[in-house]
Amino acid sequence: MTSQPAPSRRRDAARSSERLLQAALDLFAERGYDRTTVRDIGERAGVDPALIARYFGTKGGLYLAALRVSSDGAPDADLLDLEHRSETLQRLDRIGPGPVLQSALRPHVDPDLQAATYTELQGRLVQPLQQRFRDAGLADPQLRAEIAVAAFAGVMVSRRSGALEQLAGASADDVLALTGALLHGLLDS
Amino acid sequence: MTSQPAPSRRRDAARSSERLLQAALDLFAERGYDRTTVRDIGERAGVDPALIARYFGTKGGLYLAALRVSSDGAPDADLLDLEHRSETLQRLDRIGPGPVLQSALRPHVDPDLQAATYTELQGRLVQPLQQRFRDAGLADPQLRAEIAVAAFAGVMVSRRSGALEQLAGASADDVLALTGALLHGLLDS
DNA sequence: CTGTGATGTCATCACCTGATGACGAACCCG
DNA sequence: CGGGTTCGTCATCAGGTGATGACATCACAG
Repeated sequence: MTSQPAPSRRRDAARSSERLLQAALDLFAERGYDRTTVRDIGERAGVDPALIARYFGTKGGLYLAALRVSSDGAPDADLLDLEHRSETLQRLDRIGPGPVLQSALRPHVDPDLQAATYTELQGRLVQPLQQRFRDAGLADPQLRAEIAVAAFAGVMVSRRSGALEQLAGASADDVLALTGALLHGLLDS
Repeated sequence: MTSQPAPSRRRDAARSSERLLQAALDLFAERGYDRTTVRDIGERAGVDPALIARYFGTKGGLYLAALRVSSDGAPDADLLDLEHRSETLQRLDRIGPGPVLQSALRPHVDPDLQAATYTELQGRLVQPLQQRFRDAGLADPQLRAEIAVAAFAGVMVSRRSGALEQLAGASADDVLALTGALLHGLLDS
């Protein structure tokens, strides 16, 4: 049995770090890593921002933890496959176009953060698409895959940031269908 | 006749402000507005950053000036049209995916900057595409246009930032062809 | 030559950011 | 009831940012 000491809800490290992590996921998705301050995170979490240092070391550490969460249990996704794309979209609507997709557009300054992020990006999104294009006998499979990922990231990031008028409010189904049409364009040589 | 006093090349306000503007265009395109500091701009321009205040007022003013330059003489562009897309790509390779495209992904914090940018974005890129989709009798023409612009912006920003391996080094012709295939996917219902 | 305005240089300000450590309070154990 | 550990709060630091104004230097008109 896992001991359940009924953590009395007044001082609870697990709860605090959880709230910080969730707030970080939200804010990173909305504003991106740079524009999010540790004070913002603390405020949204209702937790003193100094605790970020205690539980995650640095802001970068919190980012890496968020990266782990957002990729935890997320399978490789072939964005040209309807099922995969649908699951990915649902994930993104739930936890935001987390750290991974954003770094496809603008890489991190910190090499460690970018390296960790890039691994996820490459392995989970670029690779499956590359394989798909290669199987289809198309030229430049990796370039096609990268373009597809960059385009998909553009749509998802814009959708969350609210930069464009209708995209932010569009239904998940519409976005699913239209990004499908978009990406399938890359299958026509 | 415009008097040409042969500005003796030692103290030349026009030259200084020009260099600042060009440096700003480069850096905004590479790193984005937020990650670019006025000291960076001054250093690349070889000009004291304090002159930014003199000639442009604030960093935001310099941004607006850069926005004017990068849209000056840039016609409305239907990205589904090969010629238009080619010209737009050439522009972007020359002066970077300036302020306009970046704001399609992540809006500015400053309302003034975002408003000015959004006007350009909407009028020059979204509108023509919207018309095109409407003429084709497709549903949700504006949403389609916004998705197209977000996707295009994603590709262009990523290309310049070097976040993805091959995209940064790909030839303009390849990118032209593949973004074409990509965007034309949106013409299939 | 002189002085007046334009241009460039520099020090400095106020603010924000991430990070740190001291301190107090709550919890749990015996 | 103690005593040690965990947890939360707060003040503060160092570094960087955009902005500002005083000052020095040059150009050019008179």
